[in-house]
Amino acid sequence: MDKRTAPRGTFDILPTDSNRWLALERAVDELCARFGYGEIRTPIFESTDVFVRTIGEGTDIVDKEMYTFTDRGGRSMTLRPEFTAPTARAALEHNLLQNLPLKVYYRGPIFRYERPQKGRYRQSHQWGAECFGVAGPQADAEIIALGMELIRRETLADVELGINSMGCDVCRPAYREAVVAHLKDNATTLSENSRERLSRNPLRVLDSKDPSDRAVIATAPRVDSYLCDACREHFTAVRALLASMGITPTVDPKIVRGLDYYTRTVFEMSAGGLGTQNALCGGGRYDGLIAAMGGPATPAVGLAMGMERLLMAAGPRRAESLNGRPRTEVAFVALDEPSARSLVPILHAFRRAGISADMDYTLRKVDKQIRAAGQQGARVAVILGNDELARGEATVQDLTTRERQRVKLIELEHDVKERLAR
RNA sequence: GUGAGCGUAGCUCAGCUGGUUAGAGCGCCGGUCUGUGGCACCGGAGGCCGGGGGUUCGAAUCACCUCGUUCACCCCA
Repeated sequence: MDKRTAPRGTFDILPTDSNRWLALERAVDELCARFGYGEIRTPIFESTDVFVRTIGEGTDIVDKEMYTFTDRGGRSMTLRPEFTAPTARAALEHNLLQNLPLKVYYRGPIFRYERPQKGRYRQSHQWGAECFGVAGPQADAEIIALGMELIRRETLADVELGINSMGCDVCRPAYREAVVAHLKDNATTLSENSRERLSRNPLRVLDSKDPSDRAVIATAPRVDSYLCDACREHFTAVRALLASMGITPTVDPKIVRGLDYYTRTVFEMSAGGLGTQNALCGGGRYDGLIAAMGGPATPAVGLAMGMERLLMAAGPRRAESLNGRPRTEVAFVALDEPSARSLVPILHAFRRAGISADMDYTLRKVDKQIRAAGQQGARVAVILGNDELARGEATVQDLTTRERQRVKLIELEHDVKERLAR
């Protein structure tokens, strides 16, 4: 077929659906503001190394999922596959970290070159929040609470919150070594994939769903027995704070997260009904990232949530059946060309007065026009034909009661406003 | 990147083991009602049957290739 289609793994959001997106975006804006986070907008593409250096080689994102291209100046650029690295880059570039704590949120499209399936696209949308400069567990708890609250407001689905601690620079190396040793002892039973990962990113083997891997993982050393006192205390405190807000996470040692920059707290929120891609939200603490990017040592926590998946988990909302057009309060109906001409300035005056009003310029039959007006949720129709025009009047019909009345054009706006106020 | 299922009107789908001009429901447009809505009845527009070459007298239908899509693996939002 020669018909043009949206690129693979992308989709159009049509007027019939965009209402839901708009509502979700407003909810995100409103909730983040309530939690004290200000919006940050970064470019949709960055220098490739912004992602490679932060997300880390050996991760799927960097190794095979990035939309990378060379610009006309010969620079390597990449469409953002996530928001944390660009946000950190922007914070550093504009010296935002001199005034801590810094709390920012974002929303928008991200790009990953993957085979599409349920809940996974090449262009998808995320919102998320980052809190820089707070080492204490309150920040972890706040970020998690923010995510849970947004989900609670938007969906009725049961959401599971899994949480884990990955330790810090002090304790993670020992744990990592123990894991590597264990995996090497069992290397023969590991999947090919995991064996390869053993040298590059061993902790992620713990995440594997491969059955034979699972057996090895089950007997692997657990993080909690390797955490240093500070990390242990932090982890306990985060959970206690969550509990005080009525949030009870499940401790899940399998959560290690795919990206290199996480330290201490990592978490995931998942929901049913999403197929196998059931992660709604993921995040954690990344105390080392800013320093690794050349900035001042700055603790940070963040989360990212997939908006498509959130909408999926929320299920279909009641259809507004307005054909994807915004609700019109007042419909202007012209019966002929002269009437239409006289209605234009009146329509404009209504709009300037803050009333959503529309007119069917096709001048089709009255009954069709009125029917369409009703479908768009109009409460009042203002009808004008040569009869009315000659007398300087309009017929005003209340579309709920069907009652009709002649009104002087001079009093029209006042009359209609009164009707709408009822 | 791998595997499986599916591609017929705007949407949801019929079209049996290949047989002339391709169907329904919903939606859309129009009429019955020279100027007044949601009902009813009648009519109409809209399809390179995803694309390509094959087999055949003949393909929407069969085999192959390709593209797209869906789901799963991998991994993640």
